[in-house]
Amino acid sequence: MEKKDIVGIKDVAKRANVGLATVDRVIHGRSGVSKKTREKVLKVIEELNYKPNMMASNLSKKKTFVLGVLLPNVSKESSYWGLPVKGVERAGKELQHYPVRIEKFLYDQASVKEMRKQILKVINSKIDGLVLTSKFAEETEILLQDCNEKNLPYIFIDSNERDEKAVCTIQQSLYESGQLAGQLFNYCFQEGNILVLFFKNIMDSEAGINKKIQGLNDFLKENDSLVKTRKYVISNFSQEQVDKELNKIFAGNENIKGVFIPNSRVGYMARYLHNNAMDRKVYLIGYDYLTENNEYLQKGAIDFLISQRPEEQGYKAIIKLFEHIVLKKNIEPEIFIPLDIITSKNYKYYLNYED
Amino acid sequence: MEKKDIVGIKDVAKRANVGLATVDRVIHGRSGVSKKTREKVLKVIEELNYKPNMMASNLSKKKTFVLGVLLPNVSKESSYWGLPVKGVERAGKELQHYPVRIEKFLYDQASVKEMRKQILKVINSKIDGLVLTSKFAEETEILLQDCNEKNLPYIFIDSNERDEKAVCTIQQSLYESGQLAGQLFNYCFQEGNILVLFFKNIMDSEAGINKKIQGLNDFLKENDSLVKTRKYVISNFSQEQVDKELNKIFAGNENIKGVFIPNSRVGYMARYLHNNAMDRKVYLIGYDYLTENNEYLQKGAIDFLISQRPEEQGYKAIIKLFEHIVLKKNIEPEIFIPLDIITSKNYKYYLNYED
DNA sequence: CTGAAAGCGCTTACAG
DNA sequence: CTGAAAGCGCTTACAG
Repeated sequence: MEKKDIVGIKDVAKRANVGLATVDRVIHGRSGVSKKTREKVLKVIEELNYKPNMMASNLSKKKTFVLGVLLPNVSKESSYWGLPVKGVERAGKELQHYPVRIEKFLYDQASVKEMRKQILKVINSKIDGLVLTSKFAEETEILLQDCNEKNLPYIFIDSNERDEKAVCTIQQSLYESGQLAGQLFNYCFQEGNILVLFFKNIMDSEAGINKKIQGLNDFLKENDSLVKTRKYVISNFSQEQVDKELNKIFAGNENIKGVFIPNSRVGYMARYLHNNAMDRKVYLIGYDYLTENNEYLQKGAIDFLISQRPEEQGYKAIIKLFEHIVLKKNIEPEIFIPLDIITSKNYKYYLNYED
Repeated sequence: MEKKDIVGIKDVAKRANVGLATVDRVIHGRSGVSKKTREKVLKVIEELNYKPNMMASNLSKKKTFVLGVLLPNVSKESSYWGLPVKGVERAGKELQHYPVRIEKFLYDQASVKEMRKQILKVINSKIDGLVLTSKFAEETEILLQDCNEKNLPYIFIDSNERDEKAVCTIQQSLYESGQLAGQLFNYCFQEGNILVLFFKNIMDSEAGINKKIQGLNDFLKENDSLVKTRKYVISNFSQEQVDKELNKIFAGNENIKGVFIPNSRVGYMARYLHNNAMDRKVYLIGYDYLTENNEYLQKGAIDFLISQRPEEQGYKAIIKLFEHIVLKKNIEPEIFIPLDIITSKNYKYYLNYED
């Protein structure tokens, strides 16, 4: 009964008085059709409101699409990047019935050399689309130029700026996440100091971090808070070294009521707070529910984590790339990831939550 | 190249020395196959690790599955139920390339009569699966019994208890959401009283609400808080009547520092707080980012909303029912929705966020 | 520039 | 109880 309602390529062909192959050529914008025929077919498609059936299309298609993934690996300092990769894998599993395959190019965040090697591998591979993160600006330029020349679609995750040529940018509002941190601190205390601690890796860009800090400062200003912030950068990643620096900082600053870690390396601070008895409650806010952070969230050393949903970012990037390439769907150019607030009382539902 | 790796029904048929139709019968457990043949085919399927191709299956299938949805409608008191229905529609749109159709049976929460009418309609319809909410326990019994007799799969959303026979139960931990509210209050103030206000409709069950309140009380107790709670039930839904009752309550209770609304009807309280100047900050926590709640969240009358992700619950219910019926996937029996904490600084990313 | 035909993997009458 | 054949809507060589 509903059969008659659904118009297929056959109906279009009949009405336009052409063969199936010609309709197919027009639909996919392939060459080898006279202008006149193309227009006729296009008109009929319009009239009949023809919509291609992707199930049939994929079934008959021989090609299996390859989606490339260029991302950092899990590192000793942070398990963060394991999560987007997990999301990528989950998406891959979900798409197993489709003609797609995922090819991963992972690199150690600490090694620029290895990263360059992976970039070259991507350039020389025959992928149909790419997922990457924009964290390492300079080195990516050449890759992006290559993508644009080859007309290769790509999607950013964990991005902090828009790229007009990307299919889509998956990001979180950094400024507003800073504002949110400010609001949460403001519920906890109304005077004193907030220590802002940036654990900086070689490849970390400071621009994004500063947007978060700006958000925090602006919130305090807008709300006439008496609380002041003070920023420090720490680039030595051994806990002993961190402890030493923190001892100095805390010795000099009598009234630290809160600590804001603008990335996911909250663990260093949490360990410090947990191991060094303070004479007052120090509120700690940072990012992401990584394994190492969860422990201290439960122990009460971390009060709030703002989640960047890393797993979901990886998952979504693949799904969107797939929809763009295989299903030819329209993709919204910017996807903003919600700013989840995680505490010891709700973290468990974010851990293995998969949409 | 990969073609050879993928085993299809044809490979199974050849190896088992039977026809395609027979393999098909075995795969779907249909009758008309001798025990011996069935076993032989099953063995080959095992050996070859055959996995059916759902794209092909759906393409050749004539039947279009009908997914029934029995849910409350938006009402004057609350726009809550508009959101699950929106989620249902979003899922429907996403599944438009599949042989599924959604049939909605919506009822007014205020009218038991109308609800019964819709239940009867469901019973007499020829649907292939059902999404419903368990809010109205007694009246549903007969419907569920009918489903079980007909072997009709169903999924609950917004549920507060497990049903062994349901394909899946989508829910939020009520107890822990109460705990979370307690934790948030505890960051804001450490002494005084919390007013717990239950705006109760005819069809609302009090059991779920009490679990939330229990969670709140337990949190305070476990943390040796000096804060006490006091519960009131309000069943008259006009703002004037509510205001009158609140005037009485606030006149009698000198030290109310916080108000907890254990459902999404936070608007009444927010309007009261917004229109009646208080001599101190009164922290307000409730549920869900409905249009009417957002306004007061932004105005600062509501501090925290715990989201039950109503849109996502509707969406997910349809997707899971679809996966169960059409793709024959295994569905996890319990899906716990995360306890999102929403403030004026992050609400906007939850508004139109669709996974 | 164009179309008839075979095929993607599965399902569904139909005939035995 | 069993199997050959047609068909789901689209794509892809191939021949003209």
